[in-house]
Amino acid sequence: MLMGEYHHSIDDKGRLTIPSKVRDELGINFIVTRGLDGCLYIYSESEWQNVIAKYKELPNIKDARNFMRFFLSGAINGEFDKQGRVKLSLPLIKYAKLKKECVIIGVNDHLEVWDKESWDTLLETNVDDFTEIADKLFDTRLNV
Amino acid sequence: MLMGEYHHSIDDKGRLTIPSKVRDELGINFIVTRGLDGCLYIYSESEWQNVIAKYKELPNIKDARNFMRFFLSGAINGEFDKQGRVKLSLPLIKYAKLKKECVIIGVNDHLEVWDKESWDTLLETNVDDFTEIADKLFDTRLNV
DNA sequence: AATGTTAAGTGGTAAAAAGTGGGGTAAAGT
DNA sequence: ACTTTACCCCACTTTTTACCACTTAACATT
Repeated sequence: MLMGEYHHSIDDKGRLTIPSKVRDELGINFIVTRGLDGCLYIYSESEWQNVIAKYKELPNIKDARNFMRFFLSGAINGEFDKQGRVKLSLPLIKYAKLKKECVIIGVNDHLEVWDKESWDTLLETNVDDFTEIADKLFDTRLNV
Repeated sequence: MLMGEYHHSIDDKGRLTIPSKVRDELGINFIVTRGLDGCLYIYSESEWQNVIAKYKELPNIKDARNFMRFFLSGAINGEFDKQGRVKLSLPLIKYAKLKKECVIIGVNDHLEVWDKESWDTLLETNVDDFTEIADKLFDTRLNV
């Protein structure tokens, strides 16, 4: 179960250190891809299979085609170097607007990589609303 | 599983380098043809068989006939030269509006070749909508 | 609490591979 | 026979990747 918040920096070559505490859960090979809301997703191979299975069920309409393009074109096969780093591709760095300071968070079945600024902004702008959001999500009376 | 985004240039002779990482998945002989939304599709021979099988199930109506014409008239048998490049035909280059900078993306069972400008436009015009699209595609509560 | 030890994170350098362009030769068509 | 097109090979350039070394942080033991 992936969780926690870690702060690491990405260097000029696009290398990002994955926190040592979560490396084992990812395995030797893992997948990095564009995520929703401006972050990157990192999946272990087995979790990735689940995601792909969902994608394959999508109908062949333009929205779905573009969605697949968006997700799969960004996907790379990640590997650790001897220091526990991944090399991120330029499109991924650009998409997530990664500068130097990154925040890596564990979210149940995947990791997310955020630019520090984006992450701070997200927290600030949402923290007050979480109570309300939770109400909406869990109140079954709204799902009529 | 084909994925990733690669940037390569097409030269005056119509030669396009296929990324070394995906060459093995294509095999020695592969098929290049017109794709949907203004790009080119590249299939390995085995995946091509699947595509053809699907086409054969289409009813014999005018739309389907034109669709077949569109796809099959552009199809060429691709081969690698020693440097890992394919020679694209003029009709294909023209259809995809390929200038110099190309983007090659892996989308599950096939590759797509985009002119860089077209690809950038596609990403820019859609990136903000993917969250919404994802909600639509996956959230069953909205599909009532 | 302080010091020594180990692990984790960061940055740089060198060797290898991949990509690009140009030139020469053969083949085909006019 | 000459022009044009395609094809193959070679060499240069750029990018990638693996390796090494230093710095910082964490931990444990005394």
